[in-house]
Amino acid sequence: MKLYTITSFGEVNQLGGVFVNGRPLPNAIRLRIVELAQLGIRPCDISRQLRVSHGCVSKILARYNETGSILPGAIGGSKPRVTTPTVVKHIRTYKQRDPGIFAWEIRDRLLADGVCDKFNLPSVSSISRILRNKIGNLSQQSQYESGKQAPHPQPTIPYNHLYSYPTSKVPTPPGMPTLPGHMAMHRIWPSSHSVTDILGIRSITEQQISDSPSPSSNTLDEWSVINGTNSPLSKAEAKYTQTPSGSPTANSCVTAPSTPPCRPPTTRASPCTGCSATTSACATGPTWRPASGSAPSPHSCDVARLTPWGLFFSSEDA
DNA sequence: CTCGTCACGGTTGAG
DNA sequence: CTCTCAACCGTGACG
Repeated sequence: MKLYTITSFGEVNQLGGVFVNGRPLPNAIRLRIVELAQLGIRPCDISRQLRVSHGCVSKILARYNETGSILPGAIGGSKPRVTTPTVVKHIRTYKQRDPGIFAWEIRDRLLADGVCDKFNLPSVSSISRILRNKIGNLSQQSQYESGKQAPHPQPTIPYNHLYSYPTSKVPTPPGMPTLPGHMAMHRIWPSSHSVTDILGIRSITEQQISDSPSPSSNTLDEWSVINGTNSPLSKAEAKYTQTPSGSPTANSCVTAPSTPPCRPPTTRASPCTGCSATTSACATGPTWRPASGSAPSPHSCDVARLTPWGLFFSSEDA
């Protein structure tokens, strides 16, 4: 039963806070959550003060403790493909040389020959699929292959098993508290909103965080400021018409100022390597390092990427 | 009362 | 261009 109400531009939770279902909280709120926690304020009090559900506060703080980042994960998209033409070509070669080769043997050879590294090595099931779909005509080995593979101890390795990324609920596998970027963050490419949020919200956070947070401060105020304008936007407009507020500065930093309990490896690639220098800010957002070593999608660096925070001008003042 | 966890309904973006 | 799918989101409820 949904107890929150739906406004023209968002929804209001039980605490009176405004949110957009399915969308991350703005970085200003996320940052404040972390900062308040570091001031010793209990999560339950943070929840009430910022009008964010305690589950969300818990989640954000847990993520921050693990990754040192306040940024949300990347939403949407697909995993980078590992079955590149080169890989397929090598698989075909292996199959030609040894028609009876096991998929897992192919996998081992791809690794041994340096065709793939441990990050972009296709799973056994992927190799099987390639053999079946793309190289099936190579010989009449398909049936033989499938029958031969059956006894293999791990015939049904998930496609994604290479990505040490158990579930969406646990950003970091247990036992990997330091979150090695090359593994745990592998699937986590830069947030689609990170840059914009960083650039657009810094001034807000500087202004608001410095202020003593009033217990009665309305979360809507946050959203309003984040929106950067007082002119109500239609939902359709507001969604992606946030005005890029101000020029980014080199020291833009969404990460909370104090040292997190667990810093991510400093060797992690910048979320926007190769992009504008202004994006080299110290936002320790989730970083996806492409297995191929190629640069992340340009979209990841899209400074102009807009966020829907204009949505949070609720006509229904909470 | 507090907090970790999970189901849910939602959004997103690559393929 | 539209669709699919699997990632993510925050909320609310439960223990």
